[in-house]
Amino acid sequence: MCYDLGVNKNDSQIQESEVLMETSTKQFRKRNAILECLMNTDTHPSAEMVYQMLQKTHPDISQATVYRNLALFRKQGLIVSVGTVNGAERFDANTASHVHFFCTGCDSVLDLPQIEVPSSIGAEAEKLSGCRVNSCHLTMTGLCGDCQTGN
Amino acid sequence: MCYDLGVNKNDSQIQESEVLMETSTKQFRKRNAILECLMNTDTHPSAEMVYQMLQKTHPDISQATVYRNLALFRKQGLIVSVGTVNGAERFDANTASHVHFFCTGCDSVLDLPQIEVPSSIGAEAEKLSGCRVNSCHLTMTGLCGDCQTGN
DNA sequence: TGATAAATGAGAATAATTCTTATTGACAAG
DNA sequence: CTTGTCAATAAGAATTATTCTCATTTATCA
Repeated sequence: MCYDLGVNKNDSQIQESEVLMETSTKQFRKRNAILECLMNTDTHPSAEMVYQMLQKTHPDISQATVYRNLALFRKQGLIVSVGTVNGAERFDANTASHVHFFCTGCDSVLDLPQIEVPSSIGAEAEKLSGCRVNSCHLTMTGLCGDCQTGN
Repeated sequence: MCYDLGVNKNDSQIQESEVLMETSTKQFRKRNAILECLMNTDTHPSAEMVYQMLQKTHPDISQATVYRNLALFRKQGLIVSVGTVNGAERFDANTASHVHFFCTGCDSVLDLPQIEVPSSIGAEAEKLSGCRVNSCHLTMTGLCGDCQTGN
């Protein structure tokens, strides 16, 4: 039995696992499956969607593990959140800055890689506002092609 | 998660109340207090924050009424959601397109009215992607002035 | 092998939001 | 004034996404 001294168990778990992640890759784990799942899709899935997608290949994975590892990956900068759709956060393993489109018809999230946001806009905002800007993210909402034609 | 796509009681309530809103303003109601609260602040509050702010002047208001009316205002286009902070949606009664800054230090949401996004970017996206674009929203994250100096 | 620590599964707990139901309040008709 | 109707509300239950707890499994390394 040990007493909680204020250091949250989960936090220390996560910090130690970051070190482990860097030094050891011998064993493949469910963790890797979760990251690969995100890297092999462009659907910007939610945690629940990742869980469902993994059911086929890893039916013994638990939701908690999906949530836990998504939080870890985000802390490590391996993935980013692109926003929330109907209360569920959506993730992207493509961490390069790009524009996202949220379809209000089918709740899909699409990349718009063709659209460019001036890269100087963050520095401009810092100068004008005094804020330290770490990231910029442009999102658009509307109807995707399918939803315009009644699918 | 499942969404009710049928016509439920609340939907019809909301639709009828839209009509009522247009024709009747005799009686001041809690509904107006909620909208005014949002119009008189630049803090982009969550539903809970609106509820707390209204406690002083309307201690008999309920959380459900705040949520209900925020959903109504959004449907009517009187307010917009600017994003989610720690799981809670944040709202803005300034519906003119402008840039927002999310401080990861204090969870505040600030306007960056000085920054402009080219207004043509939505049309450009429509041409390139085939999506119908209804709105564009640029957000930045980082540390606000206060949080940089250790407050 | 055995000790130690990390990773996980299962399910409880939490927090934001939505729903249900009975009640209230406004207004119009009698 | 009283009553009927219907929108608006309060209170709290229900739902949903997410986080936490803890016992167990798995991996690492001496």
